[in-house]
Amino acid sequence: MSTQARRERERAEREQAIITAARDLALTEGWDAVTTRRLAAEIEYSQPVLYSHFKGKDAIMAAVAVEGFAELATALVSARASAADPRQAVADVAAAYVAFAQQRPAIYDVMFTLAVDLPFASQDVPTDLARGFAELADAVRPVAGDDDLEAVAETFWAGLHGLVTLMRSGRLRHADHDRRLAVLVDRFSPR
Amino acid sequence: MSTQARRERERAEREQAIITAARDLALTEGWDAVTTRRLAAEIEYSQPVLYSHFKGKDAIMAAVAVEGFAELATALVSARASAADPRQAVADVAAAYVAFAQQRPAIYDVMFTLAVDLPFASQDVPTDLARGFAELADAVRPVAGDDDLEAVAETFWAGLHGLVTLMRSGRLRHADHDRRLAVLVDRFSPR
DNA sequence: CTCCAATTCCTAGCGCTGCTAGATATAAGA
DNA sequence: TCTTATATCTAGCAGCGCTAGGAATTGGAG
Repeated sequence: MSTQARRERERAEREQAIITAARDLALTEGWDAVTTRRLAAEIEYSQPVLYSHFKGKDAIMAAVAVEGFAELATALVSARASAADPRQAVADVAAAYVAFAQQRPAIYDVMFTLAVDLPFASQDVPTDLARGFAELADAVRPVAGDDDLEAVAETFWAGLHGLVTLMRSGRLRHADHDRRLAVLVDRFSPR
Repeated sequence: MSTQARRERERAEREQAIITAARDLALTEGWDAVTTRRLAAEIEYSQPVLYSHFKGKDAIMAAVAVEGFAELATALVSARASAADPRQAVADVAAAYVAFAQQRPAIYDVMFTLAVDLPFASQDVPTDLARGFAELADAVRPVAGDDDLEAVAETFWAGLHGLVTLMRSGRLRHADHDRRLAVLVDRFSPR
């Protein structure tokens, strides 16, 4: 039965097409422009087809978020790998994190601000999220000292996340971004 | 013409009723439950009346946010005022900030996550936001050193904001919250 | 006191959203 | 070739933010 195999493959391709369409639309026009009708038009199928792949629009957004976690993790891994010394590693990882958020704001939003519950119920996310988090943790390991490494890394992460989100919502001026990032990095760098 | 004065007063009362209804509804049932139809029912007027007071739903949310900024500023002022020593001041201000966000999550959301543009165009917000921010800045002043005080304070703020939002969206476990907060406070405390 | 003008307010409706029931077309197996 | 099962679409629901146009109420002038 190779026809069945073909149909399953086509179905998987269509599912990926939905995710990609949602991602592209969100990146270019923002999540408000991502409606089920536009997604359906994009993949050249009718609306209900979306619901045979995903439980609802939230699940589609969650799937985009899952891809985002993998991307972010990869970016953090390569940032730390190419750092010259431990102190530079913290700065490079921080810069890579911020760059990811600024270059793909819609993806960052769906990963950390929108779509609260869904991704964390899935299988893939904890893996890729942990993969990215491990890079942050390894970078700040030298400075952890007596404190719990996990708590230090999470706090460092929160600092990055706060800088990114506050700046993106206009609460912090763009101009002083580098200075603030330097302050944060300094607080979590070995001397 | 005291009738005109009465009508203006009644109009102002109705405007406040709209804000209060939106705030209460958001606190008890979340912002998704705050629809123009429910707000209209709450104040016992028809929908279009809302639009004679506010440009749209976003403006109503912004008005709730404005009240929130005043509340937060007051909480931070009293937290720092009652602190025993400079080191405790940082911890107390941080605790007050987090407590505000955790006790009124819907208000915090509309202040810092939703309603991107609107509040910052108004007059009141910069005042109350600056009032709250000044408390954070004064608390971390002893630790600023060579760095720009504003940048240090903004980074400290970002750390608090990051902890609050990541925890609320389920990205950080509640259990270790105190430990993370201690790490952040320690990084911004005079020794 | 009456009439007119201005203001205030509501009814009804538009275009959009996410989502779904029921009908239709297509493909597979006997 | 006929029947059954699967895949897909058409059409529609209830809700959203928002608004045009008419009805009701109020204020001032004659």
